[in-house]
Amino acid sequence: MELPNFAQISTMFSKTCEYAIRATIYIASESSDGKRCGIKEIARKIESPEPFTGKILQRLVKANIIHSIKGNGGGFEIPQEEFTKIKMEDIVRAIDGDDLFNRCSLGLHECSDDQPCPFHHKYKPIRENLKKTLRDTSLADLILKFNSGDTYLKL
Amino acid sequence: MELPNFAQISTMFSKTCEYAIRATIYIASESSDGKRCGIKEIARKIESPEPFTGKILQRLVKANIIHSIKGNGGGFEIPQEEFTKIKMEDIVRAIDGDDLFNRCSLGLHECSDDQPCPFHHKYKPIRENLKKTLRDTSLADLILKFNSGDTYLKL
DNA sequence: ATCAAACAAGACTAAAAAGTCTTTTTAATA
DNA sequence: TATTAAAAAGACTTTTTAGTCTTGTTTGAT
Repeated sequence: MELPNFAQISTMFSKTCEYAIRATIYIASESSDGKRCGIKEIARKIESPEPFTGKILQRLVKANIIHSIKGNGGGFEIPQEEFTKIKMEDIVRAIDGDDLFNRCSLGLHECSDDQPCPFHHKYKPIRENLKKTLRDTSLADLILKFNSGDTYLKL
Repeated sequence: MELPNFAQISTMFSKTCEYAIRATIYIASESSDGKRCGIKEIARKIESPEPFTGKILQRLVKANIIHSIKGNGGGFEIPQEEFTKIKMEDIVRAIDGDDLFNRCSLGLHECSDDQPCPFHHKYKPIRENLKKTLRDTSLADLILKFNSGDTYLKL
C-alpha cells in the first residue's frame, strides 16, 4: 500500500532542541578538557547548520546554560562546577518551552486529573517518568560516557 | 526574565494526529450507539477545523481505521467488532509515521544500542513504555470511560 | 590605534505543517 | 432521472519551524 507520511517528525524534542542538546554536550565535553570552542567547530562536530547553530547558542547563553566569550580568541564554554547543576530539563525548557511537560497528549486545554481526556490516565505515568528523567539527568551524566568514548554524537 | 518561546509545540503527537485520535474516539463512540456521523458534526464535537478534519478522516479511511459511506445519508463509522482490534498505535502510525517509535531523541541517524547517543540509555525505557502503551490501548479502552461520561473531549 | 577573529542581533528566506477552497464522485430518495 | 447530501481529491494559502545573510559589537594581539 505504501502511503507516504502525512503529518511528520513527531518526536519528543524539536529539531532545534536536538541541536541544542548536542551542542551543549559537545561544549561541556570540550570544557571538561579545558578547551573553549567556536560556532564553526561546534556546528561541524554535531553536524548542524552553522548560522542556525549560532542562533541556538545565543539562546542557550540567554538561558544561562552556556557562557560565551566575545572577541578574538572567544567562544563558548561551560564551567565544570555547573555540570551537575545543568539538567536536560533546563535545555529542553529553554528551547521548547514547557509543552512537553504540560500539554495534553490530545491537545485539550482543560484536560486534568479531574476532567481527563480519554488517554490521560495512560499517558500521565509516561510523561511523569519522562519529566523525572529529564530532571534527574545532568550534563555530567551525559558527558561521562561521551568523554570515555562509549556514546556518540555522529550522524 | 521572560524570554518568549523559541522553538515550539513539542509534544508526542502532531496536532494533526491529536485531531485524528479525537475524531476516531468520537466516531467510535457514536458507532457504539449505532449512529453514523459526518464531517461537520465531528469537527464541531472535537473542535477542529472542518475542512482539515475532512483531510484527516480521508487518511484514516485509507489506513482502514474508519469506514466512510459516500452519498446522501453517508458519513463515517467504525464497526463495533473492530473496537478491540484498533490500537492507538495504528492511529499514530497512520498519521505521524513511525518517527516516534524509531527516531533517536537527539536526531542521530546511527544511534542504536551498539552505538548509543548520550541520552539513549535513559530514553529507551521511556520510549519502550510509550510504545507498549500505544500497542496495548485499544479504541475499546478509549471509549469505555468516554461513553460513561468519565472522560472528555472538550477544549 | 588598528586589525582580525570571535559572538550578537535582526531582517530575511525556505521548507514543513496546518489549514482552506473548489471541483468531482457517489448514492439515496423524491 | 433529477436533486441533494454526503465524502474524495487536489490545488491552493497561511502559519510555524527551520535556516540564512548582513551588519554591528566586542576584545585580544600586534
